[in-house]
Amino acid sequence: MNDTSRTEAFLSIAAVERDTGLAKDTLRVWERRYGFPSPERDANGERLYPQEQVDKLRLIRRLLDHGQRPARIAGASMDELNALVGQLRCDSSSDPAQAERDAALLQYVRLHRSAELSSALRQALLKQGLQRFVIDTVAPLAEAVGEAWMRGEIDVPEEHLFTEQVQNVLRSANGAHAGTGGRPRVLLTTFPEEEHVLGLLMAEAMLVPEGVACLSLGARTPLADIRNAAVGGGFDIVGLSFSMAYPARQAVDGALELRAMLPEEITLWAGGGAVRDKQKRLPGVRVVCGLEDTLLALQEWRAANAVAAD
Amino acid sequence: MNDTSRTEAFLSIAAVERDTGLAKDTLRVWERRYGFPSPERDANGERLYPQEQVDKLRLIRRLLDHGQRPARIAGASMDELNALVGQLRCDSSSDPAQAERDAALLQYVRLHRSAELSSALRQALLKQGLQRFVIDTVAPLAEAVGEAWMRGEIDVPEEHLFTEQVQNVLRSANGAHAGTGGRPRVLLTTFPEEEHVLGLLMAEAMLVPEGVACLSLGARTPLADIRNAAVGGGFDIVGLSFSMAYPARQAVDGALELRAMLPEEITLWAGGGAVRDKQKRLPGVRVVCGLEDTLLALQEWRAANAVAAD
DNA sequence: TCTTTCATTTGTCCTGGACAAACTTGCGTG
DNA sequence: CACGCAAGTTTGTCCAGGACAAATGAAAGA
Repeated sequence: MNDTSRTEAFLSIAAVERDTGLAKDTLRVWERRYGFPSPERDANGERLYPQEQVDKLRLIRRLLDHGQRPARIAGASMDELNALVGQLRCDSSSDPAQAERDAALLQYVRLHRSAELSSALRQALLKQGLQRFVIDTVAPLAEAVGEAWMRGEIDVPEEHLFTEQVQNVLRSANGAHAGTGGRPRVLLTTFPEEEHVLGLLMAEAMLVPEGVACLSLGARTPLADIRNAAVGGGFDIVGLSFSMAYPARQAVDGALELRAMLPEEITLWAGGGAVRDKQKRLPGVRVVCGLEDTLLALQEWRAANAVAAD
Repeated sequence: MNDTSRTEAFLSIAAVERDTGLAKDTLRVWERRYGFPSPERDANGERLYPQEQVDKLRLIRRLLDHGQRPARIAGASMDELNALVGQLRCDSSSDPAQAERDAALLQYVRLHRSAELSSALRQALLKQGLQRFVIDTVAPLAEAVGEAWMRGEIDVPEEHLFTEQVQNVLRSANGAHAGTGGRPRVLLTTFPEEEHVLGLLMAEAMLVPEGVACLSLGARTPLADIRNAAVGGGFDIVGLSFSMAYPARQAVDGALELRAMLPEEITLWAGGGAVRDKQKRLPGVRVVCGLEDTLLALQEWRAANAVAAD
């Protein structure tokens, strides 16, 4: 995007792991098996990944998350990959008026118009109310930002700026409601490797207006600590958020492990991209498919615990 | 089905990496060099860490963050480790009335009284105003939490809870001011390895009431991106925050590198524990020693740029 | 007292082999 | 035809043990 952004066009394997979410071991074994990626080496024989290969890896990662398999796409060209990505994006259709608004907001993100972005967000919040704001504005925008990021159309600062502004707005709104005594009591957090916090804030924003007593621990809480906090704090529900980038396998394993650690009377919810369609592999866990399903899950809990509540 | 979760107190190496933050490679090499940890093996020769060793690793991790070295403490017993933690408490004394208030707040953090903590914070904010609130309440409390964390008196969830509540309050307050056209324009962020965000929020809270146009990019922004954002966004000042845990050397080197990348007319500020007393090693960088010094630095800038401003 | 030089510590990276879980495919049965 | 089960492939993670550079601490010099 700018001239200096390509001065250092080589990344170490650790940096690539950070940027793509692919483990070092995975990167090495792909190189061995598929011949891709094929990084340069420095004087000491350590891998140096050119930026273009990292971009390709990001694309591949995205396709993997959508069910493709490595052997098929590891050797594919950039064009073939883009064609596959194009196929994936067709199914996300919505009404055109909304798409136009989203595009305007996305433009604010791109151009560093932080003030405009902020006030546009606050305005939308006032107009739509918290829950619809999250569903109709924040979530689509987050997805648009994620896609633009994957396609390399926006850079780190833009993504950070977006996250910060949304956090400001949502935290203000959530704090304003601040119900103390409601039921159920919900504990929200993510696993240690998951640092994305927007999913938690959106979930909180869905629940707080329903009179739920929500407590978010933020991101990166170790499993044992989640359990201790849930039991010690007398919570009814533990809610986990997984971004699309989170390895599905780890999400499932971790959720099951936590389920086994928690006492039976505490309900476990899991939501976010990584656990979509994973309900059948998660017995005992309520997979929350999208933000609106949060309300359904809440209804279910209240129906099941109606007698015990009073 | 669920009784096994108690007896099965063994974690895989991946799970231990999650819970302790120590990389798999590090865990293996410690075992080789220091004989600790010494996990069991399963039928396939894979490591199985007993829960007690994981707990010990967590403690060791904390000591490492405060400057201890692995060779010294890897072989130590649990008692010796606890003794070391006791020694490390840096005795910071202040006036007793305030210490009492801090203690009360800290108690809220400890006991999972999130609602009380939240309302006590908001009350203090209203009473003191944003700037004094940050200086007299948030900063001392953050330090107290850090020390309690070191001594093992509080755990991950408590620390997370504290951070979340403070974020909620500060973000609401900062957002309410939301000056658009003020000068100078300040860009706040941290380096990629620094994930602590409270320092940024506190700095923003100090600046915003002074009519400064503050934009925080949050944590973990790569160097090149900071430069691009600062230049592209027309900022006057870039502010960096380093927690006490950040390696001082890395902070100095990084700040100097960024200084070299930035055009001369953009001022660079660096604040936080890692750069305290490092002014002499940072020519061209204004080291901000503590929150109150932020106001002084701002005055300096305004004095130096008074002519150019209008 | 402060900087510079040298020795030690320590985290990360390397290779190449192994294996179990997950997925695919093909087959036989209700 | 639907469906479950067995055999075959794919794929991510783990292991050992060697290597090295960055970080740190100690010693020497200005």
